[in-house]
Amino acid sequence: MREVAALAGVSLKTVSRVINAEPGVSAELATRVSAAIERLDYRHNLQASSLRRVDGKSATIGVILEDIANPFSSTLHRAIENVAVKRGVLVLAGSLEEDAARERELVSAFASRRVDGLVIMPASHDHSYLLNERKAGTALVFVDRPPSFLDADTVLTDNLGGARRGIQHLLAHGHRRIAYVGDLQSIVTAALRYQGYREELDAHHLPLDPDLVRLDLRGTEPAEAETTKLLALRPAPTAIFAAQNLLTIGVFRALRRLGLHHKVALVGFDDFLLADLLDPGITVIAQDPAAMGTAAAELLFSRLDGDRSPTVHRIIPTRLIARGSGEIGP
Amino acid sequence: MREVAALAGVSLKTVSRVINAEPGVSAELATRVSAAIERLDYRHNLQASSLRRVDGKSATIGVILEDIANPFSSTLHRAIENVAVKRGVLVLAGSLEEDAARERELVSAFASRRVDGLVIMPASHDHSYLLNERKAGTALVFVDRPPSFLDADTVLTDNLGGARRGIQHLLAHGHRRIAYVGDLQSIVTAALRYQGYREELDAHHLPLDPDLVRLDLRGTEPAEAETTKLLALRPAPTAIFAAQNLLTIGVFRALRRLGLHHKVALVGFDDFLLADLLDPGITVIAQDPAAMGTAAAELLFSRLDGDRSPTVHRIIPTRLIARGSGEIGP
DNA sequence: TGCTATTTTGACAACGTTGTCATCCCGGCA
DNA sequence: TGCCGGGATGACAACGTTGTCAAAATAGCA
Repeated sequence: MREVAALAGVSLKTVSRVINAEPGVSAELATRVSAAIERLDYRHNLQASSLRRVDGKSATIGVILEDIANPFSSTLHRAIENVAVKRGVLVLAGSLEEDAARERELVSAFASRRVDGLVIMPASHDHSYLLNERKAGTALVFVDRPPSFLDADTVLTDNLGGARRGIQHLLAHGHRRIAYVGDLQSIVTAALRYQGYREELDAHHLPLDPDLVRLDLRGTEPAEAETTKLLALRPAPTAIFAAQNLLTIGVFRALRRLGLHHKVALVGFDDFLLADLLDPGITVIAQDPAAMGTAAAELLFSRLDGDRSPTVHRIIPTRLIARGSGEIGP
Repeated sequence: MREVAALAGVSLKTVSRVINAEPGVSAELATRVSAAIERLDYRHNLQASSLRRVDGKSATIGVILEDIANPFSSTLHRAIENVAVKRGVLVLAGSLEEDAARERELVSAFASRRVDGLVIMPASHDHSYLLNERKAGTALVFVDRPPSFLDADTVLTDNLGGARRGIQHLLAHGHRRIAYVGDLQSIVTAALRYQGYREELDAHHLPLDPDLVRLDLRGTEPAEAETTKLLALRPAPTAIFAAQNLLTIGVFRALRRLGLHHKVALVGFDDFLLADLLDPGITVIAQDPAAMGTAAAELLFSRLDGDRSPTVHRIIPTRLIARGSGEIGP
């Protein structure tokens, strides 16, 4: 910057004014400075700038996700990026892999870099440690899962309602023995989906058969194995509700292997690519990660713009997409 | 930091020494400082730190990808993150969407934030503008696509060899009329794959039938439409090589709609989730985005560690995964 | 013309940290 | 006892920028 000022024959401050488009610089000097910037290929140092600035904004936000490579997370990430781009804000991202310690590390690493805000899909179960960040002026928005011991803006999927909708769909097609294949109950969203299952059965005065419930499964393989066992029961379930992406795929694999994919109904929670190309197409309760990301980013930026209203809790609705597997009768 | 120093009753410099684990601080003072840091919940300001430091490292790298939500890009992104995490380096990411102007914007935004290095999957066709970044000490690695007018480290898929391998596979199964469905020829990788198709036909002394070649298609729908037209030809192709992910899906959709998915052979370039669950399973030439990301990140960090050897060009091999669709005879 | 009001410009300090160098203290040795 | 060496500690400047405020230039008006 010193070189630019020297070349343009002005003071440092005037260069700073031109860069930040502050008013009160004559047109002549402004063009001279711009030319010098161009000629020297000068790059503004945002770190030094935000160090001195009174608001200390770094024009950078942090995003903490379960796994940036998983489609749900990466779609969410992209939606956040889309909102951020419009404001010239850059996005730092990190993956958690259900590791609560990593969550704190990432928050700390982001805090060191003075991000303006954080979007968090949490893995830990105590977020009181974030109070200090907030006190330091960092905006916080939780997505997909709510915070614990901390009141903060959240954007969640309608897990309970979505699960109920799925079960209701199977009930409407005449099923009475509906198995439930679910993820780790320690994950709040998984617990809510299971609650939806129970509530919907209850609303129809149907008993809950513990034999038909398989919880705490992670990934396709356990789901495939448990499904095989479920289908060996007598009487066997006539329909299966898979409460997560990979579980749905595991269940489908088992059904196909047993030649039951046109006999046993299947509804999955969370859509996945190519679900429509399978035979039968898989009926799902689709979440909307893009809408969640957009909502989270907009919430975050409205806070950064100074919105001090009470915390907001947005629920993004789910959508039932019927593709065949959920419409098989008992 | 001033407060910490005051509370611990030491100078600023001593606090700095403790934070950076510099030698020559007595154990007693070190614990006193650590306690003060803990008590005040002090956060080190990396921006100020890297401003003053002689090497100016920000412990942050930038990654520029086609679209952080697309599985290829996000797997690559994740692999880079995995390497970066081990060094306490954070990753900024941005999406290009084939927009050359956006590429320059992102580079400039990253440069303002003084990233230590950049991994780029480029969209533009002139990278001489990056010379200045490199002069400023930013390490550069290109992935998936090579730079133009700039000599820099690259990590590429073996596009030409992979395509040849796919065509060879179809030839080995007796096919002679093999259609080619390809992406924008302005994308270097797409052009190389098409070259592989021609070379392999040529190696077998087979003529190239222009009617069987459909180029510059983007996404599933154009691929589906062109496939429909291809299959209406007389004589029709007995096999189709789809040179990209989404194109493969489009081709498969068309085959299924026409009831030809067990009659016409299909080999796709680039693997995709659930390709094995379709009927028939889709035979693909799989790229290895995780290996590419890892290689790119390791290359980048070795440069940051001071490796000044000549530029490296790594080619990541592809792998043919036979799943059924490519083994259908003519 | 002489004065004030307004705009343009620049000098300087400050942001939070680290590099440099000087000072202090202690033990060891002649 | 006096001196020296070496480790611990701190004072101060500097990194690249912007906020503050004063000075200079210009415009407006009687």
